[in-house]
Amino acid sequence: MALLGTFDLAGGAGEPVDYRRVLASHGVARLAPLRVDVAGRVLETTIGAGGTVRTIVMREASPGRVDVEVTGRAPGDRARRGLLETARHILRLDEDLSDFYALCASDETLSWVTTGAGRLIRSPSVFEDVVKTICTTNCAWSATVRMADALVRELGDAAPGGRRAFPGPEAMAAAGTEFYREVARAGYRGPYLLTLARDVADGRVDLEALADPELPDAEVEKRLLALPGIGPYAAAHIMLISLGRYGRLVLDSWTRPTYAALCGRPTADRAIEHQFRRYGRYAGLAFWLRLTENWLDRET
DNA sequence: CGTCCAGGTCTAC
DNA sequence: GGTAGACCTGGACGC
Repeated sequence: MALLGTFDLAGGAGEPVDYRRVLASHGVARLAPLRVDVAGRVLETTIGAGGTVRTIVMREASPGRVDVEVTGRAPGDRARRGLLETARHILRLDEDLSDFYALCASDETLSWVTTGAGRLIRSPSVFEDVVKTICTTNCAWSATVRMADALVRELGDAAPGGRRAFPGPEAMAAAGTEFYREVARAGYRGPYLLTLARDVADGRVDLEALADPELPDAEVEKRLLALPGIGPYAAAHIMLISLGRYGRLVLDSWTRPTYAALCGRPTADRAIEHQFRRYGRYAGLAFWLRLTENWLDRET
């Protein structure tokens, strides 16, 4: 393992970052090839970087400082810069959440957020988060884990140390329908995943372009909904965890009852949206944080 | 053993 | 525009 570099834990405007809150930010951050150890303050993943594949380990070695280490021999300067950039991208460290924190500060149910929550881990590519989100739909979490594990194990490139990266669209497009049916056991999602991978690999669909801040949220949502297997839940989820577009609420069979338990009674979707309207473009993030406030407790 | 349903979506009315 | 049924899979239930 070679030390690539060290980050100060601070947001785009210098706002605080609670590393354990980042690691426990959402469930998809625990799918292969990512591994999180919240108590140990470690995030590990394997990424492809310009033809080479490396496992990177991001550890809060001392308060407010994250060491980034990499498996294998020390990379060259160019690869080193690329890996560090990807690490910052995954941790969303350049995002400025100070406007959001200002809104939270005057809300007694969310003022705790301002100590460094709200930064959601994202994958190196939008493609990876889109595929994983499709794997969360209409199935138990164990099935989502099984599908993601199979994709990485069977289709991902290996890094020094033996761990594998998430497969790119080309590798997923090259896998046969039998792989999705018999190995990933993706069921009816198999054709969705295969179609998506082919469209991205062939250039008919550009998912990475959705990160372009010039695109309006409505246009991004429209393009996501046009993808196979992506409906309102999945579009909102991808916009939240991958694209930093927090305006939509993720409403699904986990968030609805979780919010109902918080309120003591069920609330209609429209009413929930109304209750978070004051957060504007951060409404979805505010809702998500209300639901996950206790996620650090369950880690310890 | 059958039925239900889990971090939904698609198609057909 | 809104709603019913079908849909892969496999754990969790009730009988």
